[in-house]
Formats: sequence, C-alpha cells, structure tokens
Amino acid sequence: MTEFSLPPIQTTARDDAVLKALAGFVMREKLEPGERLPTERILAERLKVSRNTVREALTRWEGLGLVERRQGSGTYLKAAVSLDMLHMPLTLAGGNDFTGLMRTLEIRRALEAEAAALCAVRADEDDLAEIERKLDIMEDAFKMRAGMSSDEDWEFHQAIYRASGNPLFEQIIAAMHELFHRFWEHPLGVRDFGHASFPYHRTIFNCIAAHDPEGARAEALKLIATVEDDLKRGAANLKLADRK
Amino acid sequence: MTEFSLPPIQTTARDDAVLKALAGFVMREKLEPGERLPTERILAERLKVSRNTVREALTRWEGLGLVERRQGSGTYLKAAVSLDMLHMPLTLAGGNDFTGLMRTLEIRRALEAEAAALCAVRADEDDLAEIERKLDIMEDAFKMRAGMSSDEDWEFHQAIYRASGNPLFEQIIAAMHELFHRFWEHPLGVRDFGHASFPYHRTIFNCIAAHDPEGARAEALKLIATVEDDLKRGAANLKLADRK
DNA sequence: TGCAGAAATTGGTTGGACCATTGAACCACT
DNA sequence: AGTGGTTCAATGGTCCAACCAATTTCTGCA
Repeated sequence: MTEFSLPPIQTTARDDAVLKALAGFVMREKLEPGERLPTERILAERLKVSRNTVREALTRWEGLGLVERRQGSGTYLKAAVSLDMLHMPLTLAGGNDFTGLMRTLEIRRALEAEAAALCAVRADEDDLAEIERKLDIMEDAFKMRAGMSSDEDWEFHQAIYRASGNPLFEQIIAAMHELFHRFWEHPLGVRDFGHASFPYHRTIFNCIAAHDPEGARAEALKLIATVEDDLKRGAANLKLADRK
Repeated sequence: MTEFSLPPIQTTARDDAVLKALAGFVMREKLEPGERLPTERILAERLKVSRNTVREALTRWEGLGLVERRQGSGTYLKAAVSLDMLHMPLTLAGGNDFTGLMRTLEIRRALEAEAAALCAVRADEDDLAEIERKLDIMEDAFKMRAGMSSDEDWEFHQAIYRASGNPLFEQIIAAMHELFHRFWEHPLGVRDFGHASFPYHRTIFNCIAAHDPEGARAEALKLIATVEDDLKRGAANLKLADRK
C-alpha cells in the first residue's frame, strides 16, 4: 500500500462561506468594534442563503466573542475581524477543582514570567508610571484591609501585560482570570491567602524599572510559587477541593 | 436507541439551557469522546424545543471543538464534557504578518520554557523514552535532508508538552502551530531557517532526563531565541514580511 | 415641548419541508 | 466467499414562512 495524499473534498460549507464573506464585508467597510453589522434578514437576502444559515454562522462568531447579538437592536462587532484570524477555543474541563486551578496557574506562571521579562525590556517611562501607580493602589489596599485584594492585584498584573507590547498575554490571561477570581473569593480556608505574594509585586516592579528582564522573570516565578504554595495548603486543609 | 432521562426545558435562554441539559446528559450517561450522542430530532423532541434551537446549541459546541457533526451519520463527542467547563475562545488577528508571528513566538517561548521545566520534574521513564524516540527521529531527518524538518520537530515538542502533565500547554500551542507551520514552509529567504535551533533539542532533552528543570528552561529559552533570530534575519532580508 | 403609547425593527423560536450524505441491508454475479 | 451495485432508512444541512420578545423609533396627544 503506497502513500496517498488525499484530503477530504469539501462539498458543502455554507456557513463558513458566509463567515468569509462577512469578514470580507467588515474589512471593506472598515467596521470597528462597537459598530452594528447588517441584520440577519439583509445578510440572508444579499448572500442568497437562508436566514437560518446566517444565524448558524453568527452563532459561531458569537461563541468566539467576535460579535454580540442584542435582541430587538442588532448584531454588533465586539472585536476586530480580519480574514486571517486564528481561532483558539480552549476548554478547560473540571475548572472548578484543584487540579484544574493548578493547571491554569502553571500557564499563568509561564506567561507571567515572560511578560515581566518583556516588560523590563520594552516599558517606557509612561508604562512604568502606570505600573507603579497600580502598584501603589494595590499596596494601599493591602495595608487598609490587611490582606491581598483581588481587583487591585489584577489591575497591577494587567498593567504589566499591557506594557509587554504583546496583547496576546493579556488576552490569554484574561480568559483565565475568571477562574482565579473564584478562588480568591473562597480561599479554601486559608485565612491569609495570597499574603505571601505581596512583597514580590514591588520586587517585580523594581526589576522592570531597572530594565532587568531576567530579574523580573525570576521575581515573577517566585510570586507564582507563593500562590501555588497557598493553593496546596488550602487543598491540604480541606481534603476535598471543591465539590461545590 | 436506548432510554434517556431528559426533562423538558423551562423558559428563556433556550440554547444555553439546551447545552446545560445536554452536558448533564453526557455526564449521566458517562459518554466519552468518540461516542455518538442523540440525534438532533430526538433532542428537540425530548427537550421540548425546536430542532433549530438544538442546532444552534450544537453549533456552539462544534465551534468549541467539543463535538463533531457528520452529515448522514450523527453528532459525535470530541472531548470530555462537564458542567463546570471553562471556555476561553481566543482570536489572534493579523497573525499573518511579521509582528503577529513574533507575538505568537513570544507566547511560545513562555510556554515552551515552562513546559520543559515541568517536564523535567514530572517525566517518568516512559515519557523520557518517548521523547528520546522523537528526538532520534528528528535528528535522523535533520541529517538526511541537511536541514530542520517541521513535522519531526513538532512531534518532539509535542512529546514534551504531553509529558508536562498539563494538557493546556498542548492545547494552546497546537492552536498556534498552524501559524508557525506557514512560515516554516516559506522561510523568508533564509536558507538554513531553524538550523541554529537544532543542537538545543538534545540539550533540552538531556536536562529533562537529568530532572533539571531550570536547565531545561534555560535551554528552551535558547532554542526559541535562535528561531527569533532567524525570523528577524528573514524580515530584514525581505523588507516586507508577507503581504501574501 | 414632553412624554406615553403605537408601530416598526431586529434577534429568538417554532414547525415543517426537502436535500445530501452516510451506512446498513440486500442482491446479483463471479 | 467475495466483489460490486442498488435500495432504503437515518441523520445532519438548508430552506421557508410564520410568530414571539425585546428594543428602537415614530407619532400624536396633553
């Protein structure tokens, strides 16, 4: 038996064709996020397909977060659309349990370290000022409530992602943030959850300000390590991780 | 067809409710990837919703890669489904140009380094054997063709991701692989594209085999650095990066 | 002019119909 | 037994024509 290279033929691909045409339309009309795109009925008529087909295509885009549908109002662009988009639908099963959180934390460690390093190389004066501002706010909140605050902490990290010059960091981490958030609110019985991570926020900033990428990377790794420790402590406290 | 227990849907938010009910059904019936789930018509009847609504719901799952629909055959589970899934749809715009590729490469550097480090900690004898097997294949291909081979290289890295014990690494990187692939095939005029990365594959493996996470991390960073250099050289050669 | 209610717009849902593909059963012929 | 062709039911894909529900816009009265 010899080797074949016969990819399956594609006979029907209506909704894909609809999306391609729609992407082309968005680019030609230079539609930007927030703008409304044609109604389903118009699209169906113009593309010479059924409204059902249009709806299935739009459902796909909605699932990808590219578009938002508002009943009675219309369908609105939520993100930039281009023909050469690359989609990465990630599904994390069992995101509620300890294992799932640990796994996302490993991804976060990887990205956090790299973002901090890149940030140390690329951040300009404005970026540094913004990051330090968030840091000050976070430290104030820490002293006030005598504990880590999820929101302010998140703002600080987000500022770093933004200053990394690569929007992908923020996109990926933001997608996982909801998950972290749940646990921050229910610290598994660990009273001072996240406490140990506090000092590393400033050491990270110092390395970034000194344009020391490897230092920033190392400090970021330390920070995540403390969170992992807290997590493990929590999982040890409660023998069962969640089970809602 | 066997017996189901699918109570009718309540009120608004139809398609979300359909997915929730369907996820519950999959869990109760312990359906695993590859198995076929009830036909659209049956689902519509049991859930007391229209078949179109069922289809929109399934379209969402299909977009998330959870399910595969085969005309004339049925709808099949492609991944494990649970009620507490977390979806992270990412779309990378403009992934075709030099900037976009550089950005994905930065993500890859972050994940590659972390995956190698985790792998060094967790890989058992079987994992090591598998990785070394892929490494040998890659090195043979390199000697044969006197140059890097995209496929064999990819297999090697995939083996590392798998042995990292965290499926998210493979998921994220796999989603971006298509992007790398395009450039590997069209090396921007750089004749020996990827050549410099060759030796680091074995040094990474050596560190993993020696259970030296920081060493593996460092070698992985070096590997990606060579690819980045090649990329920059290529972008400098052609003044324009793609423009197809 | 201001604003409440009617009317038009738009996405959401329904039910029914037909098409295209698949796969199993069946059959004829070798 | 095996090969290939035919039939036929099941299933996803598409279409149509309505109607429902939320929203926006318009209208006319106070």
